Amino acid sequence: MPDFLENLTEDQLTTVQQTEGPVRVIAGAGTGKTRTLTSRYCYLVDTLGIAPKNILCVTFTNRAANEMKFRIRKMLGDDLDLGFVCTIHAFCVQLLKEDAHVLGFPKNFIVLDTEDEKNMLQKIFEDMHLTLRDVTIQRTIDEVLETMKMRADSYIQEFYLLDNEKLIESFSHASSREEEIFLRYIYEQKKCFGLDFNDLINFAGYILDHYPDVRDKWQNRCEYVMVDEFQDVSAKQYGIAKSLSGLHRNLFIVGDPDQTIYTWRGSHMKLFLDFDKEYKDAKTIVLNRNYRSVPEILTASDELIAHNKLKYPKTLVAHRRPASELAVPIWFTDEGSKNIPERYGRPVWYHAPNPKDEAEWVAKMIQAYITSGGRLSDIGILYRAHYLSRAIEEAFVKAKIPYTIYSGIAFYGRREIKDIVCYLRMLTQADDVAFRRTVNLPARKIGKKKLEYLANVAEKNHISLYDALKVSLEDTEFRGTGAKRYVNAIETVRERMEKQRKVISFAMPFDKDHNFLADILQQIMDLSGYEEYLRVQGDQERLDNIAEFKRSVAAAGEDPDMTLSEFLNEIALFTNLDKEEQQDTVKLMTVHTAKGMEYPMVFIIGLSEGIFPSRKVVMPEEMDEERRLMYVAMTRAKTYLALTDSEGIANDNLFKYPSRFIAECGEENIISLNPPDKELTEKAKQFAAIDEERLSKLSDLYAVGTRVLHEVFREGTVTAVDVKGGFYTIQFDNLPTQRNLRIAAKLERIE
DNA sequence: ATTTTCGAGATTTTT
DNA sequence: TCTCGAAAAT
Repeated sequence: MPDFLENLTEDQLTTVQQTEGPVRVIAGAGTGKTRTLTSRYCYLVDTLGIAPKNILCVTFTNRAANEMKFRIRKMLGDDLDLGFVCTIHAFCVQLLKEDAHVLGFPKNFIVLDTEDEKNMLQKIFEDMHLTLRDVTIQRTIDEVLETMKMRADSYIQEFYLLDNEKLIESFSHASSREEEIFLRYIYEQKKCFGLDFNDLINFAGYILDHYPDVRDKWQNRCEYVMVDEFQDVSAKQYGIAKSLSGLHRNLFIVGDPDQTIYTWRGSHMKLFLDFDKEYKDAKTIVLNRNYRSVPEILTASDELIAHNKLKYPKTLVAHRRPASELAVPIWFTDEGSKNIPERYGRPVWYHAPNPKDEAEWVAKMIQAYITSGGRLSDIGILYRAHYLSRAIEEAFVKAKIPYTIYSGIAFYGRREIKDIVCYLRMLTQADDVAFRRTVNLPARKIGKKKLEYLANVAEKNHISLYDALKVSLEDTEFRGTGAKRYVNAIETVRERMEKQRKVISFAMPFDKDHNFLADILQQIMDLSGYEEYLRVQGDQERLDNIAEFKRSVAAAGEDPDMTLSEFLNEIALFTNLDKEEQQDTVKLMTVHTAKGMEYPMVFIIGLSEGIFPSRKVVMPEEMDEERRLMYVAMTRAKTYLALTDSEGIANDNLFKYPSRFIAECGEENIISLNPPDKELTEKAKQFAAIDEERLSKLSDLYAVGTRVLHEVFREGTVTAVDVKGGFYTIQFDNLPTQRNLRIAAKLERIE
């Protein structure tokens, strides 16, 4: 038996590996969730001989999927094709690629990311003569779409399957401005066959629900379905899992209710907790032996999470020896405090006078840790929001500590990759999204006005923006612009592609020295002037990214059968090029990103009221979620854990106080290295107490998104809660406009 | 007149 | 880093 399964009893191991039918594993932090899934997977493949293509194993992030693959390959061999070990979104893309044609969707649809969405919306606002501000005053753009798509279960039928003419017509009788934005958004999506992240799930679910043939096919294929991080699964994703496992009924779910941190994306703990109600014959295993953290850290985090109202009762049992037995007390820089050995192991709290000092302290501690023989890659720095990393970065640059930012850079920094991909897309489908992105990059003097002009031409003739530009090239508007060069670049490369395709299809042996894809890429980068533009900007990091991208293109081009559009399909999913995992650097990331990771030494920074917990918390459930988030952050630490906060980011006096979460860990469980003065401590206590009282008063309220029943207006959805004003805004299903109702109104919750 | 550039101000969390 | 508005450049 592989030694990594020592955390399971014989019985549990048997259940984990061999049970047929529904199984739920409730596994706390650090108890070996991934290992559990891996062991089942390996058993299925190795012992039972199930083909990997018949096992669907969905995880939450690409990173988790990769780690899983890595572990499985280590057990079963490198060359194993692990078909469906992936994110639910990646799976849905696969499903849609094979079967979206039943909805009249082409195989080469585009996956729109947040940035694309934003661009499209901006365009829509222009069409509607709205400024961004008009809309965002009431709600952010994201929310408009999220709530629209979440509420409108039937939007696929109603809007997507509607023909374009009818859709355009519907703009004018939309019931609200949001509705109109939504309709126009759908229209834009249809024009370029773009699906956003919501759509991937919604469409896959829709097809499985409405097309029995397709459902049968996938049900047959999915002999075993496993879902990781189930506590973060939304109702719709659950629906897909249920549907896929409908025939063989081998649904195996793993999760930890205390780590639910994605309710804002539609997940709910209840789905996980009520699994045994949905499946009466479900087996439940509870794993509570923690292999990751020292008991001191577990004690503090357990005490913290105990403050939550909704909680699955379980306490983690520490497997590791106390940290106080460790030889090196790294937190203490002055001699005096080294003489209290029994306290060494506890998490520490450093209260700094300002963010700069906070960051410098972190840097100092890291240096001390390195001096005592630690490694940079042991260290993780966690924060609530991206912008908090700035102070740390500055301190690290000064102290010459190498670091890697996880999501921040990965998210924003792959902009140049997207630019290039859009250039490539101009060669295949020339959709409007790609056009808008590339046409003025590098600057070609084609700005807002000229785009508007093109949009008009396009609208009139029912053609794409790119075709509109081609038609209008000789117009006076485009004299003195780079439009010709742009069109030329694209057309030239297209022609060459055409020729090459012919050559390839007639040529017998494939010419190894001739990498089709790499050629195309190089040509478009040269002719469009994009590469030169980057070089002139002198941005080395971007050029490096491009170089990396070129390499992956060249690798894909090794396969002679790979066409450009197929390649584009492939990379839609793998935009975050994951590599250089084991670089020796300090890792910086948000707590959300940190989920599933572990580090010997963890710093949680920016622990001030208003930041963590976020100032945006209004409702009690939201505060619970913040606390779970803090819990996730703390349980990433194996041996050393430091909490830091600072005074002084003061545009709001909210920001001055140390987070209540520090106090909630229990005074005796935390060592305070530099406690704030009495006055501040007292004020912080008061502040937290007042806020807690406010929250407890609100605990009977309905959160945004709750479905409610009213005596007169019947069913509706809460769309906003104005706590200060004391009323709800509710969209009732049978009323055209929203209503404001007093909080005292008689409402009932419905499911 | 339009596009580009530059500086100030602001930021939840992600597939 | 990103976004927005205003000044500078075409």
